[in-house]
Amino acid sequence: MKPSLLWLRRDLRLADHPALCAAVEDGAVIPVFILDPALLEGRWPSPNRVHFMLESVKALSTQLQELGSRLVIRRGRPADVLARLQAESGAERIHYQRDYGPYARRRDGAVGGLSHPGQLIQEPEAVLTGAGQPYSVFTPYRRRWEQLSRRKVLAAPTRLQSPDHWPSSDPVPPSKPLSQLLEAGETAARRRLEQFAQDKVADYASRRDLPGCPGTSRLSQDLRWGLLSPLEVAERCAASDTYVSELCWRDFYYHILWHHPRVTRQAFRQALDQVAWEDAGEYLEAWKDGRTGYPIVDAAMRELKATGWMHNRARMIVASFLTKDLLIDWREGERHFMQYLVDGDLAANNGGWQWAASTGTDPQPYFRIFNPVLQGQKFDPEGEYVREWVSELARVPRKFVHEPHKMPPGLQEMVGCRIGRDYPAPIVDHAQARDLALRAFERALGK
DNA sequence: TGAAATGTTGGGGCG
DNA sequence: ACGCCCCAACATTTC
Repeated sequence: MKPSLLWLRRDLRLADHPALCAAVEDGAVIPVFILDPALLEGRWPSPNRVHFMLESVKALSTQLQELGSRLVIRRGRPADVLARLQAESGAERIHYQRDYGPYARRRDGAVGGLSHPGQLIQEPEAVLTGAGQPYSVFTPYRRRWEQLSRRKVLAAPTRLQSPDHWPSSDPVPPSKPLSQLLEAGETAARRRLEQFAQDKVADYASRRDLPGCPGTSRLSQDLRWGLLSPLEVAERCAASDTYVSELCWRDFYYHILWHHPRVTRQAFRQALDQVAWEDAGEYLEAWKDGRTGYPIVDAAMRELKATGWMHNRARMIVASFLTKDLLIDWREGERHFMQYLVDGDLAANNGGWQWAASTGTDPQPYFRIFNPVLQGQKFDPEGEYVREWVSELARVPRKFVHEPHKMPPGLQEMVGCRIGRDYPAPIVDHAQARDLALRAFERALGK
């Protein structure tokens, strides 16, 4: 009997995996992972994501061996690699989990094969208005999304049937991350899911916005790499509407990307591609390095480099700061995030950046500009987050921790934080920058 | 899933 | 006691 190929990409798990279950039903299965140079060295290169992915591939390979199977690893163009594997093994069918970005659509179109759900809770074709059109505003989208029925969560198979002959496998190449990452692989991800669902989901709504608190799910990289199925996560965490809403945002941005692939290059609201962004110079570097003189911004940017992850509230704050205070093109921020984020995902990252830049789907008015000092005082009232990541500010009292440049000189001396030497003065004045941003957006909109 | 500016109200100090 | 001013607290409007 002919085996079928199970082409694994960003679905590095066994639980709730429709493509895997379909392949198992077919008979013998050859699981394949392809090292695709177009992804490894393409538009969004990232040592952090490559490392996390390869570690997850190794973990999956071990899991498959425990089920009496293997993972075949090959490097090359997916269409070529799969055609060769079909010729070598006599496999006919190729099963994989559907993917939604422009490159993935071209790649999968060239391969043919059978696509299965699993990356999203709802497919783009399922969430449409009464007139059969895709939504472009989140709130009505979510209302519809909630009403829809869902497929059943699938158990992990207990055994995989092997082919008569195993095709050869390339070794997993060495990789080195830029940051200190969480443990990869499905087992570690499920541990995180259990911890969140048992201990943290009840307080999610009240704690998720505090970057100094471990109140978020910390599952973003697991959803990004398909170590967890979002459907299973949603059912496990159904007690929190707020968290389910975040998963809905995730579906929403994938659907936007599917229906409007041009957002990877252009503003969703096209008039806002006329904003006269500043040239990305020294200010962009200061933002990336976390030396803007705004503690909450700097803490977040340093957290990103150190861990390959950033708290969601902090992502909004630094994105508002880059696009509104520095008036730098959101695409520069998008690229920097994609370089470091272990959960970096085209759909969610692009959606988030366009939201923050006010160029995106939601009717976020362009004049909604975060004040980094107020955001810090509101969401990091004790300054714990700031002190964790900006050690220069460790001894600055609470009153000044989000505006250390307002410390009197004597106090600066006393706490060992002299502004301009130990920690920078603000690189722009927020009130002035806000005015400039408002005018730049007004001009783009012809007002 | 803002923030600043402006308007309104009400209590208290004070002439 | 009364009117005036100040200002905090809150609401509304504007960017």
